[in-house]
Amino acid sequence: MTISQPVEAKRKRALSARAQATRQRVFDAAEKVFAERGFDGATIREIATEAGEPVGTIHHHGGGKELLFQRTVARRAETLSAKRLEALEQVLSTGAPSLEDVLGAFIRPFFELSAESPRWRDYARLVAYVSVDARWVDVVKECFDTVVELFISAISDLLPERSRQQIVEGFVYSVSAMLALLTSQERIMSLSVKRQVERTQVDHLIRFCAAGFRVEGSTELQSA
Amino acid sequence: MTISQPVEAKRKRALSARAQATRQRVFDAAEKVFAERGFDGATIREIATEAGEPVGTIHHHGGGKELLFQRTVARRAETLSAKRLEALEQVLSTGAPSLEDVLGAFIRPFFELSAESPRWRDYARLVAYVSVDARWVDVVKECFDTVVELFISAISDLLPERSRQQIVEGFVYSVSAMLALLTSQERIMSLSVKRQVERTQVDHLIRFCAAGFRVEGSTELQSA
DNA sequence: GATTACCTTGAACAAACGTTCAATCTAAGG
DNA sequence: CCTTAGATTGAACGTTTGTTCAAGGTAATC
Repeated sequence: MTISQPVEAKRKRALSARAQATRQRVFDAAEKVFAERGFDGATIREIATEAGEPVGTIHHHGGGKELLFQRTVARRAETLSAKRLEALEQVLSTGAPSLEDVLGAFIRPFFELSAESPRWRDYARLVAYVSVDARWVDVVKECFDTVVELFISAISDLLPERSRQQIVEGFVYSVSAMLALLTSQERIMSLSVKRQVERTQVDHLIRFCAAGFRVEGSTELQSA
Repeated sequence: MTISQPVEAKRKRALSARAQATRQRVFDAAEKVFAERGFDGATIREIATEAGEPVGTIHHHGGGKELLFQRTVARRAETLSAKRLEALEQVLSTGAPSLEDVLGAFIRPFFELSAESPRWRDYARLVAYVSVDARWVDVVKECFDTVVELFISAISDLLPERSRQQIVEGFVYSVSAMLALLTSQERIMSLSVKRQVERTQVDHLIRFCAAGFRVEGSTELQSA
């Protein structure tokens, strides 16, 4: 039984301007609601209300709640990764980058974007949510692991005497500290000049993590 | 209008042995399910199945889903806080404790308890969940802030030149790094001899955080 | 042993959930 | 112009949700 004609792959029609605007409204709303309430706490209807669209539209553009969530996480990931990559390359091109430079190339872009738009603040909270829930490991891997691998390599080059596991551990600590600052500063510091304070905090965070990386990994920790 | 008789406060009857056992079964199940699925993802019925009790019992002992959650978080908090406090006092009594000693007094008890029982592992995941969700800040405060305040004081004494804000920031980073290790090690390290590896990891975590605290808080971060 | 307060049980309820679907509208391709 | 694939809309569906409640069981207290 030979198939006489190869099936012609259907070309997807491009989204019209209106449809594209609707889709953006849907994903912006999803981002906000998911960031506020988490995956299980969020409801399609609340997203629909936030977007000003009927419920059917959410499902149409999102492809169901779970897929909508994954797509919402993935949507901004590429922009963030590109900024991080650019910063890393610039720092590496200087010839002798410091540990602070490399960590800063990973950490600063997220804060810069968050300062630009409250939507990126929502996204930061969403990423924090995703990072704590074992159910989304694959999504996190898919979205961030390629770039993370490059940063781990760059840090390894600066600390050749450290094992990979130690580098990874330090990186995990650094990321969780970064997310803690991203998601809790508005809660902790409702006073003082925000922008300026945040810059100082980010500097401090980077120094904190760099110092942690630098401390020697001797076998035992002696008490005083 | 004088109230002739002061209302006699009703004395609550103590729980019978059977009722106490049921209550423990309920909270153990709630802990497990809440840790796995979060507040919104968990259902009373799944908790009931896990506990081997009818749904009505969960509500009776828990007082509704939200109160059950708060009580589940609070249940082990006192034990953990007591262990931390004991460790802190012992370390302070030596006269000249190191930063590692003080941080260790906060961090180690959680890992020791987690090594003893898988229920404490569940609890660690539950605390991580609670820490990331703005909705439970008050519960976290109520459960942990008294002891946290003492540790912040102890660290401040060791680093008198640091501002309170800097100490708090470093502490927040340390806690988030601790929770990251508590909740992700089983996922990251499925190989190697667990117990021994974890001891090394905890030592490394403490050294990482201590180094971060020690790094000087100068005004600007210069690039290479 | 009677009384009483609490515990246990599972059926029942209203509300809210994600999803489906048929009808209608929009606009790009021929 | 006509055709057609996709976008839009909101009502409707079947589940599952947290909670309630009345009945029956258990064990302290007098």
